[in-house]
Amino acid sequence: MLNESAFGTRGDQTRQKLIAATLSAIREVGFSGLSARVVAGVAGVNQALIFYHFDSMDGLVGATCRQATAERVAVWSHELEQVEDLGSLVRLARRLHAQESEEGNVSILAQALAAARSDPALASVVGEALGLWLEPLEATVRRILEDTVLSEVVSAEDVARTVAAAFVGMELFDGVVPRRDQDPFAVLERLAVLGQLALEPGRVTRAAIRRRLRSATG
Amino acid sequence: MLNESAFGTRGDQTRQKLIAATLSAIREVGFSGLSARVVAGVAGVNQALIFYHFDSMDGLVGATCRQATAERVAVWSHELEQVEDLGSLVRLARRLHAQESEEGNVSILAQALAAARSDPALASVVGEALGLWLEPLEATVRRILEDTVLSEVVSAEDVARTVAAAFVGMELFDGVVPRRDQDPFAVLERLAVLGQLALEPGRVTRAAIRRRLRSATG
DNA sequence: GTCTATAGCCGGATAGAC
DNA sequence: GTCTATCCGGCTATAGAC
Repeated sequence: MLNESAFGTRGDQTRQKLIAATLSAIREVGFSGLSARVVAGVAGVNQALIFYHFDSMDGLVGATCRQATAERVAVWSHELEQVEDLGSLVRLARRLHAQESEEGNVSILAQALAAARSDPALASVVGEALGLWLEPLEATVRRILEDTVLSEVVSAEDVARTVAAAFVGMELFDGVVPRRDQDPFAVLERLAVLGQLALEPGRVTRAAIRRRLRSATG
Repeated sequence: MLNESAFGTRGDQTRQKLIAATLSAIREVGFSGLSARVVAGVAGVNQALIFYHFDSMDGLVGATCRQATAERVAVWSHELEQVEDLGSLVRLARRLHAQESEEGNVSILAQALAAARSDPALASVVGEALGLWLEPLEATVRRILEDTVLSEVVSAEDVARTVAAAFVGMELFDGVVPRRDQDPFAVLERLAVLGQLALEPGRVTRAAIRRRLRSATG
C-alpha cells in the first residue's frame, strides 16, 4: 500500500473500533452510562485515543451517530423503494422494528433524540441523521399517496414525518408499558387494510372530502 | 395546628419545593444534566435534604415523575372525557401539545421514557405514569370506535397505546428536525376528516372489511 | 429537619514518553 | 499513533453539629 490515504491504516482501524464500541456500549449501559472509559474498555484500546481521534466524547458520539445511521439507511432504503401501498409499508415497518430493535438500533436513535433536547450540538447531528431516514420515506409516502384522494389533502413530507415519529414513539414504549398482545404493528396492519379500502376510487370522493374540509376548517 | 400529619409542615414544604425544583431543573439542563446540586440550588434548600427526604436522586426523580404526571392527567382527563369523535380527539391533542410542550412537560416524559430503557427502576415508575395517561385515553378511544366498523377490527387498548406513542414521538421530533409547516397536528386534523368520512355507515361495509381482512391475513 | 464539611468515586481531558 | 500517569472538577452520599 503506497497510498497513505487508503483505508486500513492503523489509525483508521482504531477509529472504526471506537465507533463500533460506542454502539455496543450504548446498548449495554445506555446513553446516560456512556463514558470514555467504558468505550475504550469495550474497544480494547487506550482511553486517550478517543480524544486524539475525536477531540471529545461529543465528537465520538456524533461520528458514531452519523456513521451508524448511514449504514442502517443504506440497508433499508432499498426495500423502502419497492413499497407501493400502505399495507406493504406497514409490513416493512413491522420487519424493520423487529430486526432493528433486536439489535437495539432504534432505541439508540430514540435516546439520542431525547438527549438532543438539551444538547444543541447533538441536536444538529441527530437532525441530520433523521433526515437520512426521512428522505427515502418521504419518497415512498409520495408514491403511496399518488392517485389517491389523500394527495390533495396532506403533503408527503408531513406524513413521512408523522409516520417516523410514531415509529420512534412505539419503540420507546417497548419495555416500559407492558404489552398484552404480541405486536403493536398488528393494529396498524389491520388499520392499513381499512385505509386502503377507504382510499379506493369511488368509495370516498374528492367532492365529499372538499365539502367536509370546508365545513370542518371553520 | 395540633395535628402533626397535616400538610404544610416544614418538611412537607421542603419535599414539595424539591419536586418542583426537579421539574424546572430538567427543563433547564435536561435529564442528563440533572444533579443533586442543581436541584438544591433551584429549590433554594440544602443539598443534603434531598437524601434525607428521598433517600437518593433516583427516589427524588421517581417521586417527581409520579406527582407531575398525576397532576397533568388530572387536568386533561376531564377534557378527554368530553371527546366523542376522531376530530375532537385530534383537536384536543393539538391543544395538549401546544400547552404542555410550552411548559416542557411532554419533553420531560419523553426523556424519562428514553432513560428508562437502561434503568429498570425508572422504567417501572415511568410505566406507571404512562398508565395514568393510557387509562382515560383508552376510554375515549373506546367511545370513538363504538358503533363503527373499526370496533371489530382493533381493540381500544392497542389504538390508545399507538396514539400515545405517536404523540410522544412527535414531541421528540420537535426541535430536532426543522419543520416547514407550523403544526404537525394540521396533518392529522385533515386525516381525521377523511377518517371520519370513511367511517360513516354504508361507506365501507363490515362485509367488505371482513372479505379484505381474510385475503390480507393469509 | 436543617446545616457544614467532607469522604470517595468517576468523569473528561491533557502532558509527555515512546 | 499509542501508551502511562495524572490533574481537576463534579457527582452521590454520609457524618455529625445544631
